[in-house]
Amino acid sequence: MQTLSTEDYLKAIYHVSQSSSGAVATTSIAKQIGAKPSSVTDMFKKLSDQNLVKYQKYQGVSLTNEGVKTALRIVRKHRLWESFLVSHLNFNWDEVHQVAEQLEHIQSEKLTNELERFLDYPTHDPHGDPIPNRALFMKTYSKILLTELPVNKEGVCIGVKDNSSGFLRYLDRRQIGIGTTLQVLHREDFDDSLHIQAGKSTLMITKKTAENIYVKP
Amino acid sequence: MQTLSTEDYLKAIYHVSQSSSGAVATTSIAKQIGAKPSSVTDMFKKLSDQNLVKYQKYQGVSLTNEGVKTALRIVRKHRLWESFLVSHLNFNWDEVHQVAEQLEHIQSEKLTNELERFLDYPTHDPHGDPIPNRALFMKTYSKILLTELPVNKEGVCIGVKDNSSGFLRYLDRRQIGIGTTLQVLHREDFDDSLHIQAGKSTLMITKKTAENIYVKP
DNA sequence: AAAAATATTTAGATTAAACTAAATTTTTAA
DNA sequence: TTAAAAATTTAGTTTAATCTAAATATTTTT
Ligand SMILES: [Mn+2]
Ligand SMILES: [Mn+2]
Ligand SMILES: [Mn+2]
Ligand SMILES: [Mn+2]
Repeated sequence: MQTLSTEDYLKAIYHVSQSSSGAVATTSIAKQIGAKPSSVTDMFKKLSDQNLVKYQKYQGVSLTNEGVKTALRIVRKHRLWESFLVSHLNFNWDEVHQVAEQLEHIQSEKLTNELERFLDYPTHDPHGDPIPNRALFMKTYSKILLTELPVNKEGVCIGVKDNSSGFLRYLDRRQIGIGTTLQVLHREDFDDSLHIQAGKSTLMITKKTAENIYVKP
Repeated sequence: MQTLSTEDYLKAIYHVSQSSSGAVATTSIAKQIGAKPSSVTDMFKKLSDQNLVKYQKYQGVSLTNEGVKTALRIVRKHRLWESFLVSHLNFNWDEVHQVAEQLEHIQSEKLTNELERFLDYPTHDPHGDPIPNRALFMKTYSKILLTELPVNKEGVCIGVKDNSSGFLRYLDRRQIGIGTTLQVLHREDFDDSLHIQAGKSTLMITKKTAENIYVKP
């Protein structure tokens, strides 16, 4: 049984390892967790003792099979709770993260599984991220960044890369959300900004914004 | 903002002070929390520094106004979560305590208030205990122990004193629960056991059992 | 290939929350 | 009203999780 802190580290290692290849560096976790690198080194040793990560001095860590499973169990709970907060408790998608960060540590298999049933076995959370099922398997459908969508081809927004409250509220103001139909009308060569059709309105977004929106072509 | 541990102590002090008069003794909290008396003394000092309890060496503690409010906020969350687990997640009343013990520490006013709304402002938890509302006020209706119910007078079970899983499952087996109509048919002088009508069946219960069932006459 | 910059680890300290064992105070009972 | 029992506190340790500052290793740049 893990402590709250080890669970957060495992999850952070999992997330970083998903978005980059090779071993996970001390500093990257320090940034993610908001701790000093020396603290991260301590934790790497602790996780290594528990066989949850493979650790070589100065070479970073990688999750063992057991480590991945433990991380996925936390991710599963995190995303189920986020779904619950949005679908039943009137939370907006930019408000759920902080609370799910706490709820993901509640220890009760029955609670997790009943919550999943209550939500009718959701496959994706409010940010479009896949929810591992009871067997920790998750359905990941193919997606591309909005920057990669060919001009004039329609796509549907199915997720975001940046989950920050700032970005999510910005999308709210632009009326872009999961399910919104998107189409690139024109790509500006000068600054890579995009003229897009979002639902019924046309608007301009920067490259940086487009790089954080996933679409299904 | 409190830590998980200080919250559990405050709640324990609150509960003990409810069921007995005067200051709360070190040992009583040690038993409740499952810690050594020396640890309890340490915590009493810490809570006293934060002005959550009044503490005099060797004389026990009593909650300050602020301490009562903090305790009630935890109790509110605990009972709301218990209600949710039973009403929506198929938990039995004997299974909820351990999970609510964790959930009560989640910090989010919005979560608590939205949960309360979702449950339609329940006034009592699955064990018949009153749920403090947003203003921390709780409706306590008058209740008596089954031992005090006059022979042949009908009453309705509205709560239990002992919340242990063992006792609750025993009541399940006897088909006694919140809402069950109860009537004492005969009181045995020899051992104080009771012959009762519980819903549609008649059965015999000991004094010890009757002392842990609250009824509304 | 050395120097400089960056990343990582080590050493030592701190804080919260527990513990054990010993000392002290209060309560109960002879 | 003293002696014994029970309750409580103190003193000193332990463990998890963090930190700072200094030392060391790796990577990048000249
Ligand atoms: Mn977390
Ligand atoms: Mn999410
Ligand atoms: Mn608790
Ligand atoms: Mn209860």
